[in-house]
Amino acid sequence: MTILDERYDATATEKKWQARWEEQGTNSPDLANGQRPYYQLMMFPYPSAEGLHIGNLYAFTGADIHGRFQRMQGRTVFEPMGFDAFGIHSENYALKVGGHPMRLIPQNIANFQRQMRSAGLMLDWTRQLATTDPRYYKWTQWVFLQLLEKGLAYKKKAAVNWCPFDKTVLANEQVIAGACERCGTQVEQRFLEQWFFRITDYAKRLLDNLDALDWSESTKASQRNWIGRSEGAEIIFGTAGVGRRASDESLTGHEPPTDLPHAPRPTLDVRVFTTRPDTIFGATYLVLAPEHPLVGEVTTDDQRAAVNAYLDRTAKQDLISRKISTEKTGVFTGAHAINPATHKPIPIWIADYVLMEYGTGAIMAVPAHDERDHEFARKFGLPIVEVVGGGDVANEAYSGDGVLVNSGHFNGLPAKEANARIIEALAGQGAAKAVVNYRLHDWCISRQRYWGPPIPVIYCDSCGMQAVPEKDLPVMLPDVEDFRPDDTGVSPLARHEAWYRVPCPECGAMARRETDVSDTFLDSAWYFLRYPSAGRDDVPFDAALTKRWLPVDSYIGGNEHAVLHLLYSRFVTMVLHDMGYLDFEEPYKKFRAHGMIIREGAKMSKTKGNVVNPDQYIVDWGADVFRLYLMFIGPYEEGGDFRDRSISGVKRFLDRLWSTVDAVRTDGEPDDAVMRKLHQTIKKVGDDTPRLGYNTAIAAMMEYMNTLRANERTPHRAEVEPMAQLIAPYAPHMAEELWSRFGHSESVFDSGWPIADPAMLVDDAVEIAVQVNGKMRGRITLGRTADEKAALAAAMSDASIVKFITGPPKKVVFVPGRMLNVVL
RNA sequence: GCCGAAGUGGUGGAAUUGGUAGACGCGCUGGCUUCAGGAGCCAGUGGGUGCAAGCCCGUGGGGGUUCGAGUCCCCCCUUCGGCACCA
Repeated sequence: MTILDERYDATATEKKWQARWEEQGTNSPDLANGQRPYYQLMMFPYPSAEGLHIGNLYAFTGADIHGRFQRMQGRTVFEPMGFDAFGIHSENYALKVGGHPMRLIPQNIANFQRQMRSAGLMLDWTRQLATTDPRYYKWTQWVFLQLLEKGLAYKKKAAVNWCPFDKTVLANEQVIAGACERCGTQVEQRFLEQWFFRITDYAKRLLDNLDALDWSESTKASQRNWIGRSEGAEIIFGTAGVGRRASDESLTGHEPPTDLPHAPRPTLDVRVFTTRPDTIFGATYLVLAPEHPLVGEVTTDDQRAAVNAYLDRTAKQDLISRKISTEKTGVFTGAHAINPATHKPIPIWIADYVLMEYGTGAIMAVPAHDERDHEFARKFGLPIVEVVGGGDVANEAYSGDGVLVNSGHFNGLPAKEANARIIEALAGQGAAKAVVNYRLHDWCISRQRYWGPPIPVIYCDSCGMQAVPEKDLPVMLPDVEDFRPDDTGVSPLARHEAWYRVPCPECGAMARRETDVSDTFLDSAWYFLRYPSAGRDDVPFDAALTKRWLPVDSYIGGNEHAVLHLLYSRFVTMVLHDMGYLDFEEPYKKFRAHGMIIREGAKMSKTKGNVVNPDQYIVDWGADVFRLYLMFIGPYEEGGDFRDRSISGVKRFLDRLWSTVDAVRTDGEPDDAVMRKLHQTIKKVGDDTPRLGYNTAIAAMMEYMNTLRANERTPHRAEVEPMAQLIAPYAPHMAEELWSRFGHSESVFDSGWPIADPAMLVDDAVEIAVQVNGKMRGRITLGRTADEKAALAAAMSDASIVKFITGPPKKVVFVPGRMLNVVL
């Protein structure tokens, strides 16, 4: 039978099926009634002016194959798409080209939609969203109000990067080696009032829940790292002076010191955090962060000038270069504190290597056992006292294991054990408690920019800060031509009085809107909740649809969002759960990170001019070939190297599939060996596809094609027809075309998945390896059920093997169907 | 420095629990077809050695466990990605 009679025309066929899918609503599931719902999410893109990047398409294709496969397993699959269109990128681009983001973004979105349609993705375009749409950001503002109501949103002064030349706030990624990326001026830090979310309240839950999530291990590791849990103790060091602790019982039996050099003030407590309480006997000085609130109080009059000079200097430095500067700096306050273990006075220093954001903003320095303290102590001539044996602390800090020395009656204890004992002893005196610290910081959501959702808050002189009432949402972002950031350090919206002057919702008096907008990460922290309800203006998300479709079954995206986006969306989900809006607290049941595509061995970049433009490849090769090639490059979770000349391999494969179907016969019986290979291929593709083993699934299909066409045979229809289904997730257009030409009227995606018959998965005869003393010496062909005896007999009758068997076998190892090893 | 991933032919990569290393594709070589081809088809293709059957060597390096190691254990080297003064 000849069912095809022309060469495969990818362009026409792809257009035809894309139009048909759209007409018949093939990709728009019935969300209210569809059985066995499966929510396949992909990270929505930022719609840049350059159009879809190959990385986007790689991500989407892999997710699409996963979704299409699930559909062929009988699930109702929802694969939505949207646009993450707010943010500094769009704003900067608009400034650069002299356009307006409100005009540019819709063009970019239209271009992205065109590109994604041409790529043959199973996207439900009836439920798309854009974060810049007031009908969307109305609910982003609603999310903010929920956090505000729950007490999880607060305002405080915080440092930002400030370029004194451009007179503008810079994002961290705009600061290159301490300088403004635009003008090269040294960046300073400035303190502005900013909105924060109390994500640190959720640190423990965000960390603990990870264990149970089905996520890429590397992603979980990044999250754990970012949250950064440390166990340790907070220890109180009383400042020297009034001897409150002088009457306390000594840990060591030493007499309290009597000769304090500076003791001018009443006792102040300095609380420090340490993960190494076992080294407290080696704490020879304290360090406060420059921003520490006690700095002013402990500084003695004779040191005040030096301290002020130091504070000035550090305040001028930007946030980035302070972190990367290698040289330690610091200044002595003139004050001393009492080490609660040794009861000796130790000097209190100020240094910017101690960060106010972490722990208590103060540390006990143990130069013998901490690299940073060691460097500092050497530079400023502070004493280094070894308290854990095993290192050479005069030369370098020793942080390894060992036994305590110079530590009073704790001497001789292993450091790990001493840790608990010392905390206990200090706790008994009220001088310490065990604590857990996280490096996670609260989430600063304020942006002193234009292109974002206004933070829905109003300041009234008499009523104070007021939330915008829900009925007044959205707070529309005004369409103004003047949105360039300026030298005031506040949002450009602060220049538009007509916009920010509003009556107080409480008393009606003239009040002022918040002029900062929120972080784009807030837009993307809840978008997956919106998709099923996209288009609804009365609720952020419909309760019944949410119950049916969430949490997300499968989320696939890049590792560049492994930390912030995933963490923030988990946090927002937890908060909405705690407030009773959601019945789950983790948004994504399964997450997989795809790899990165490089090109001809190098990272793609505009400056190198080696960026792949998907449009051109789709025109030249067709979407099916392009999809198949992308997935064949390497393991999906690892990415790989895009090489133009390799595309022809998958193109040939699809052409061969097409011409094989063209020549198929219906008379006679299918070949048994070929049918066994078919069933093995069904099994392999069906196993590999759901675990994202796309490259090996494609290889298996290629291998089967080689079998089908070997020896110039004419394949039987039964041998070929299931190939249309196997290839469908990968090459959806050609699959539909083949399937319809085989006489089916329904979409191949509603045809189910072919079933691998277990009886067909084994071959009648198997070739097994024969080893002598573990060395490969030959191969023999045996019946499937052959036992060790038969295998040995066959081996002994093979001359090329027998010549190595020079004596009686001591032992024979037989693995049925695999190998035989004769040990002499 | 810390965390994570990975080192296999000329090349991208296979090898699911230790069991025939190099599947599949690219490239290359030879042949057929063609006016021609950056097209198609057939065969070959890890290295060394040999007329050949064959033999020896081979998964970053060195040890070990095992009848048997790319796979497991120990030490070392290299590359990539992320975090980076977090006490």
